[in-house]
Amino acid sequence: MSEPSKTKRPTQRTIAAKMGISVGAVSRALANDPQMAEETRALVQKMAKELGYSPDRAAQRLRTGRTQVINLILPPHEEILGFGTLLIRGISARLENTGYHLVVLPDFGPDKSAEQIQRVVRDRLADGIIFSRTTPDDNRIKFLLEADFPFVSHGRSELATPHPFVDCDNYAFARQAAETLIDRGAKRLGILLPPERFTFRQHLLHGFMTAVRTAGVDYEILDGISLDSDANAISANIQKRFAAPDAPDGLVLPGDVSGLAALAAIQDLGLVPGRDVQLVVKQTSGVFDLVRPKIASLYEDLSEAGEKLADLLLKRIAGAPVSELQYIQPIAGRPPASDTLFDPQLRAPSVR
Amino acid sequence: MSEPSKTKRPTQRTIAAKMGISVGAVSRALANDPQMAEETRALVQKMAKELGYSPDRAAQRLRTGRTQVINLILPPHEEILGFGTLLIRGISARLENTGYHLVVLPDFGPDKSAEQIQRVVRDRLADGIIFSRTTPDDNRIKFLLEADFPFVSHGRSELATPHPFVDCDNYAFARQAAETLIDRGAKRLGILLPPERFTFRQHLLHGFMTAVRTAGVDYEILDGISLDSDANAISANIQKRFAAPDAPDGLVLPGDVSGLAALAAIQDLGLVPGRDVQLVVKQTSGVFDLVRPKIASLYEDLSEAGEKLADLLLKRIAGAPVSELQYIQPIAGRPPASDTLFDPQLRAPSVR
DNA sequence: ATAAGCATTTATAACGTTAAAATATATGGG
DNA sequence: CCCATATATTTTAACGTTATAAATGCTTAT
Repeated sequence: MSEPSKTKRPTQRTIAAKMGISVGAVSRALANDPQMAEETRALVQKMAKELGYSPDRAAQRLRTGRTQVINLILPPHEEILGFGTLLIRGISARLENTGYHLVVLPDFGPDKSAEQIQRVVRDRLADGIIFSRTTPDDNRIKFLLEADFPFVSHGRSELATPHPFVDCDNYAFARQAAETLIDRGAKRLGILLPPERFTFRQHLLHGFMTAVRTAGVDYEILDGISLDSDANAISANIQKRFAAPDAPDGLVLPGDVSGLAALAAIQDLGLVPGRDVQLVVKQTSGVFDLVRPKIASLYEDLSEAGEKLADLLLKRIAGAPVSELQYIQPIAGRPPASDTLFDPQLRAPSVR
Repeated sequence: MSEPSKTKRPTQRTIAAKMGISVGAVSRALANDPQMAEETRALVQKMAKELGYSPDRAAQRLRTGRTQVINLILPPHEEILGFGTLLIRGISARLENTGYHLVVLPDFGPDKSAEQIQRVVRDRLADGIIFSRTTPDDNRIKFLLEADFPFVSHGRSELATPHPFVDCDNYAFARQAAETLIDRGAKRLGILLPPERFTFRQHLLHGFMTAVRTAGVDYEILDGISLDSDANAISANIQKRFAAPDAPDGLVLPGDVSGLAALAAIQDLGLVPGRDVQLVVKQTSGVFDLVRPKIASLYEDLSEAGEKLADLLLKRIAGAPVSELQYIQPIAGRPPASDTLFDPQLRAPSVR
């Protein structure tokens, strides 16, 4: 039983003993309770820093009921392209130095996801929840509103009660995309939409239809596939469509994967993108800057979305009114500034 | 003070009271302590299920010191293509139903990352750690070994003390890739490598050199860029290289982004991939199945890597010897079976 | 001088769990 | 019939924190 080096980590008791005051006093001093003499507070805080004290999360949590945890329900959607990572990065960035931790829960389908949320609320597993793939009549949102549990959804619902959300301006995207196609001379536009149940399907459709109706061009909604379909299914479907008469000469593709799949399909048919068919994609990743031929694209900045989601959630937890907690993110024409990389040798040319 | 509906969640005390036994008995019955009468155990467990009891994590953690948390240090690397997501998905899948939660910590550079790990160990923020971007002399590994704290690294070190890891067989990849290029008639091979400090650079180089030496062909290591370089930097560098004399006619590209960047560069030069230059990439995402012209590719299954990482970590926490906790993941020729999607309407053709 | 008032601090209890020690009950041997 | 030995359960204490009530000391007004 010789554990000489294992200096056990300091607690409030350690500080209290060292200073000859009570544990309660330490607790309040650290909490900056104005009831406490300014001097004592400073002294305790100094000592705490000296000893490298950090509060025990478990004890705090047990006592106060606050978990200091934010839950992210990670969408199951197999976006080939780092959907999750970017969002997570954004959330983490905002959570940095707040004392909050990000716990990722995988989402195994809509029903399972609801269950999980109930567990989180019931067992107080977190102080707030972030999730995506929102539907107009989202059960999760209804449940969370009812339970008065802090959350921010990525995407809007259409419930009567307003709720906090961050959503990309899909209306603007679809409209701009369609207008771009029309400008380039397309006579019959096609659009690929998300599955019926998602709210943003309506937004996309609305934006698309606005542009189409204004210009008076033909249009169609790609049938038999959705944004969630497997890439191969999308490719196959599009190939089939373009082999049939009256194929569109302009496509709106609101996702990286579907964009790639469509592009591949068109190329495989021997058609020339930009001549035979125009494409506009919504990308979150920057792939289309690296794919040839170059395709018109608009950006959804998921990293910023993540930051915003976390930001609004923290504000919600702090008690801000819902009216201040709704954010529609503008679509960007250019990619967000790329993240810092960690290859200093290459970044800063060696001086030697 | 009327909170009629808010049935507070049941604790062991609730169960104990209801059954007329002591709290301690409940605790041990739930833990399936063989000291406890079989009958009591069954009864308690039944009652617990009936009441919907679930243990308070904070209390357990405070009492036992076990956090039931796994930390993932999320690499800062701006892989455009879902590095993080796939890994996270794999880890989550393995952690499902184990009672462990996954907490994601962003990594803001190598030094910061070491700090974070120290905090985790010192403040017992988790029961185990997973991280990547391993170096031969990795300080984090040295520290964790020293502290005897459970971890699994993604990638190997070259330390004398063996440690748990999951690593992709980069030697095999580079060798197979180079051999493929040689088979296709390439006379001068180029390879893009990760920054010097990473262990897997050596593995890639070794595999590459083995193939090159055996075949006796020319080779070069792309200079001035690394796998971590910005996509634009890679494109620019490769364009410059191919404008100069004795350019390679075969390239090994061990990453999705670099593969795309190289492909774009070559196409922008007016060269024809597959005729003027052969490429073999290592992809983690499946993008290259959707990019034209088709490029030879090998797969690294990050989702499986994540599962394996979590699996080994759990075993390590349970006390398994290190010798059983090292896994070199074979490179795959075909993409891993794609994940389940959640668009049932499209998956199972409607019966109506 | 005494009581009331205020500022500061301490003491107590509790959050829900579990590990260890103590107790009660039953079983078997002498 | 009593002691020893299992077996099953209860009691006690603690993990580190914080909210509340109680106590202390000190000033000020009466």
